[in-house]
Amino acid sequence: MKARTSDLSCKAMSPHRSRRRIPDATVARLPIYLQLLIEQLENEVANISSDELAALAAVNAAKVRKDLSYMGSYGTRGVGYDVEYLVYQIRRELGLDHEWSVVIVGAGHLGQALSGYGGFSERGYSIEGVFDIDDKKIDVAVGGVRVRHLDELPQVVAQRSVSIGVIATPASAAQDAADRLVKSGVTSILNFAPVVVNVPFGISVRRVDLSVELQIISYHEQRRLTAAAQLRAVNGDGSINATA
Amino acid sequence: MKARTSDLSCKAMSPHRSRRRIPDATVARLPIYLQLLIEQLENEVANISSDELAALAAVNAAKVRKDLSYMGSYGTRGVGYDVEYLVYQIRRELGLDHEWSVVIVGAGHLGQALSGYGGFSERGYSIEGVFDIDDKKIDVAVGGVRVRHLDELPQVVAQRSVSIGVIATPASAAQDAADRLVKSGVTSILNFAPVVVNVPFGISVRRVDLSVELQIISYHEQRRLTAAAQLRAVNGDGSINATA
DNA sequence: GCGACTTTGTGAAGGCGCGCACAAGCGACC
DNA sequence: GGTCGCTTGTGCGCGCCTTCACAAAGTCGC
Ligand SMILES: NC(=O)c1ccc[n+]([C@@H]2O[C@H](COP(=O)([O-])OP(=O)(O)OC[C@H]3O[C@@H](n4cnc5c(N)ncnc54)[C@H](O)[C@@H]3O)[C@@H](O)[C@H]2O)c1
Ligand SMILES: NC(=O)c1ccc[n+]([C@@H]2O[C@H](COP(=O)([O-])OP(=O)(O)OC[C@H]3O[C@@H](n4cnc5c(N)ncnc54)[C@H](O)[C@@H]3O)[C@@H](O)[C@H]2O)c1
Repeated sequence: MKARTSDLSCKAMSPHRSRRRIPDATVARLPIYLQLLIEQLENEVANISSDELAALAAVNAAKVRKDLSYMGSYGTRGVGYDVEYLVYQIRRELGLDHEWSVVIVGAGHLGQALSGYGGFSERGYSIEGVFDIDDKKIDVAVGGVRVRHLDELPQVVAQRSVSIGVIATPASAAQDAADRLVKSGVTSILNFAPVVVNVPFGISVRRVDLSVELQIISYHEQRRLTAAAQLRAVNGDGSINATA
Repeated sequence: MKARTSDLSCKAMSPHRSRRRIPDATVARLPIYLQLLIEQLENEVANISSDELAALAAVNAAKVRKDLSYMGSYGTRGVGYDVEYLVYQIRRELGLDHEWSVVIVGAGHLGQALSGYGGFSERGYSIEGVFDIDDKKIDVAVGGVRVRHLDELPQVVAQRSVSIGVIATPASAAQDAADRLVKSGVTSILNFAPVVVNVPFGISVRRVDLSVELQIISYHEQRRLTAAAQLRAVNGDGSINATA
């Protein structure tokens, strides 16, 4: 169950620094817009219409406008949106106007790939520590970060005021990792292990399960195949009609 | 735009081998149920109620029953569901009753982690090839698979009848990778690069962007912080009330 | 300054998914 | 064989999300 902050109080907030609730679906798209807008900025595009941004993100233009309108009305009718200002606004709304400290638990294949990934620091996430229990992994530097023993977790979380923890341990150790993260003071968790972890109320967990993604794909792939088989049966035979 | 097979024809299909459309939200949960049910099987639990499964998956029990009912009615009232039969049914529905061949494009950190990951073969996915363009990476074995040059992609896809491709290249090369995958005959793509790739109609793409996940987390984290700040302002000061 | 054109912001409608609540069905026990 | 208790399967209302459509509001050219 995703923790959802109960916010009856936030209906009519102060006009500036808007704090109305943004729908989950919109929050999931804002980072994509942000990415595209930053690319536009690099190409020295100063202005963009909802139609253009929609084409880049492969979504409906009205959806783009409604998404952006949740942050306030920053567009100019007849012209479009100022890219730089939009980038600023989305950044602020997503909380990217300051750095976030992150710790990773589990220094295996995935943990190492994550800790060495440049895309995180680019976006304002600072990996403050990578932790493991296997002595063979400890003190080895991966991706510019020295692996520490898990026992040092509480200390690092407290010192660096870490609020986000990533679980990259085997499934069997994920619940333990979550418990330790929570006890250390982390309030949000990104879990890559294929298990459901239980956390106290108020702590939020996002699960990213790559096997699940593949299984969703194969469901659709299988439907495609059976649909094609049925078509063949109807048409007598013949080629599967190409990507129209 | 997610490719959605137009299926007006499938409303009243043959009674056995049900092929009605399953809602996307349900398809995304079935792999999680499957995982949990397999664990139950390992613990020699032969029967399970929707309540129990719901607790394990941290979802509503009615949702579980409705999800399962899309595959047909396989439960026994007053008793629950036969775990083994349920595993069989979900497997069949997701297309996991046979192996799926997968290729990975990009043998960097992520590509190597993925190709060595045991969880995929456990679930019936067979990595048929890992491809790169960097000569330094080619012919090196990663995770039991030898890295091949990208030019060999069409050949491998055709020979092994690969239908699923994974993109683990830098963002700048992702569109090229997608084009090559499609041209080789792959019909579904799992994209880890933080870009929107364009594909012909009929090809489906799922994007997994870890940075986006972190940004969704930090949005909620930031709301939590400002909410706490407002509370402090109201209460005069004092501790942020703990996870109730 | 005015008209034509462009693009935003949003009201309203439709669709989808969630969860309640309950009838229907099954087993167990007497 | 009947009753009782338990669990499934699902109809229904509700709320969220998407999309259409259009008035409002701005720019540009003259
Ligand atoms: N490798 C992938 O591509 C991939 C893909 C999808 C999902 N996953 C999931 O990600 C997780 C990690 O995968 P991986 O391939 O990196 O595994 P791995 O075995 O390479 O690494 C796991 C690491 O966790 C450490 N560890 C074990 N118990 C621990 C504990 N209690 N506390 C802290 N650290 C502990 C181990 O020492 C090891 O270094 C797994 O749950 C896996 O299912 C991985
Ligand atoms: N490493 C991570 O943890 C992580 C996390 C999130 C997202 N990603 C994304 O995943 C992708 C891969 O990340 P990475 O860390 O493995 O990068 P990487 O630089 O380690 O590896 C990229 C690999 O792709 C190869 N490559 C480059 N151009 C290619 C082409 N045209 N065709 C085939 N191969 C090509 C390179 O030779 C290299 O081996 C990136 O898009 C990245 O943004 C990675």
